[in-house]
Amino acid sequence: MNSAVDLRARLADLLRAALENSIPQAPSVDVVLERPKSADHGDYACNVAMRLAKPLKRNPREIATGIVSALPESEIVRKAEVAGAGFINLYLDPGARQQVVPAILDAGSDYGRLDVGRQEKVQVEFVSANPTGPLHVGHGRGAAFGASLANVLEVAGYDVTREYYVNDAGRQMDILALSTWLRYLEVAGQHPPFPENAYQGDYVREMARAIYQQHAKRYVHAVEEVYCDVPAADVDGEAHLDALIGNAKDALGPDYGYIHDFALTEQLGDCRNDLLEFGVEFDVWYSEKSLFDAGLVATAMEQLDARGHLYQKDGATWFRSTEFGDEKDRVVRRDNGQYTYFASDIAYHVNKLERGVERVIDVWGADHHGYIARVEGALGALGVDAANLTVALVQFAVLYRGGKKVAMSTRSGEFVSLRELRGEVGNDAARFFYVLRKSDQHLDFDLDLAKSQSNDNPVYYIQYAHARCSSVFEKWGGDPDSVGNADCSLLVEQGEVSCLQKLLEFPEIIEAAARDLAPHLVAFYLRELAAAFHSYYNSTPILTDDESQRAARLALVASVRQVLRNGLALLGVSAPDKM
RNA sequence: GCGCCUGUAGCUCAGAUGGAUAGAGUGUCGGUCUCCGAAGCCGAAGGUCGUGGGUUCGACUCCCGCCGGGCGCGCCA
Repeated sequence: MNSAVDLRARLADLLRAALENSIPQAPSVDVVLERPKSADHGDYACNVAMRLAKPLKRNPREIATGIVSALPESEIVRKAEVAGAGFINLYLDPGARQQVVPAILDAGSDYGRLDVGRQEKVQVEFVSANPTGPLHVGHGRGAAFGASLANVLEVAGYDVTREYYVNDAGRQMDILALSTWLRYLEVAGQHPPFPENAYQGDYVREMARAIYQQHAKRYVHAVEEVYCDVPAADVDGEAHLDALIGNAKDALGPDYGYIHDFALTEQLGDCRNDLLEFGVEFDVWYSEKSLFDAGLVATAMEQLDARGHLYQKDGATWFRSTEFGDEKDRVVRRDNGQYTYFASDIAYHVNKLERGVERVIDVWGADHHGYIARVEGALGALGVDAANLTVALVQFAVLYRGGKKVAMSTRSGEFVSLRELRGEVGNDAARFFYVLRKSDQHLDFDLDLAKSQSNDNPVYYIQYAHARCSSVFEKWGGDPDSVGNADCSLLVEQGEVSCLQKLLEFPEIIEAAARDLAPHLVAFYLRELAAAFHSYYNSTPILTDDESQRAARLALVASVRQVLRNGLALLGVSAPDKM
């Protein structure tokens, strides 16, 4: 990005120079500029004098005065003054602020692009829902957050890979395959009891019908065979399922793989389409099964064992995670010989970091927080630096309907799907709504409210500002590209200054959002920019008769529109020219 | 019981490395379209920042205790 408009960095440089000149012996301290809440305190304020007061044992106002008088002459500073307990308030030269307009018009969709990431390779893994059914609204939050975060990181200068971890190897997939097969038997005219804890959703029936349509009775087996030696469901539901799965595998033989893969392909494809429609795309769909096929799980376990971190107990294999701060040791291999999810997850994380990624960000639901310690512990045990792993926890999106909490469970089939939500409130509103609060804040998603208030959704306020900008240009009828040469020194109205100030802030917001993994900052920023524009629009005519004034104002409008567009793009929200 | 998150205006939420008079939306009330889009704008009312201590020039922010809410603590994923 054009450093000429990075005024904050330039001001900080000036202050550092002044500090160096006025107090050469000062201890090194960060010179940070903040935006004062009140406009009476200038455009930027610095508290470095107050921070130095203690180590230097000097009056902060006295230090500040010294810095201000040593401030190098600069075209971007109109005034610098000492205020309050020792703040240094800086007032921008109007010309410096006006510079942002040509800078934005010049950079276009690249305005806001930074280099703070230095092209460091970052992988963001998100959603990663089991492909055992449609995505629900909880996944939607992870999807919206992860996608927006990845966009923010990318624009901040990171080399981002978006990854979806496909749990295609576990028991849940077997349960789905079993569920599909049982429904298939129903379609084929049989009446096997359908376990309560199998997947109940209608989509299972649909898959069953599709299989029956293609293959007729090829996979039919007698109910007695299916339920041979199966323990009662009401005694141990899980054992009941496991026995059924075992029988299904025995009965179907190689055909079991067909059912399994059919269900997997079907659900994963559905998931992918759903996300695609939601504006969420992935670079890598990483298969858990491939970890096993490549022997990576076994290798990771061998390495843990060789380093003395595994032991046997009760027929199972345990990882001594307590040595790494976990509350208790964890099983990596069950007494039936099956690896746990944890085992493949260890291999997966080792693999991620070995793929040349410098930093891994996992976006997880908050209910997985207890999982962090053991994964980090396992990485540490294998000599992999867990500091390269950041887990961004996204709190629950709790759904309300009719003022009551909606129970969500994929297995019971009682959930509101992401697709359903998108259909009700629209993709734009859904994407925006999801990132409108910080990730560690619980999200109360009131469906009735989201539906009934869809016209009041804050996203429309921002899109409306964008449409207004476009409409001004349409009304004007001139060539939008021609405003680039406008004389921006004419932008001196209060509303214009507020807009300029907000436009200048955009790169700062990107930087903060990337640093804090907080895409919600972008959403809040866009609201403020839209507000500044709406206010300006109502106070000042843009299409005036004065040609140069009109050109300057149009240039400002074009800049606002560009930044709204850039910001909305980060959040995956469209920027319509008409509404 | 232990761990993570959380408590800010009637409601939903922002408050970056501790900074100046704690902000926005929504709701309520009052203004505002012979004029570029009223899905807008302008104004008013609305607060013991859960609570009690501590740290210091200064605490919504950091530390400790307590109270309330959510989640987790499986040979499930």
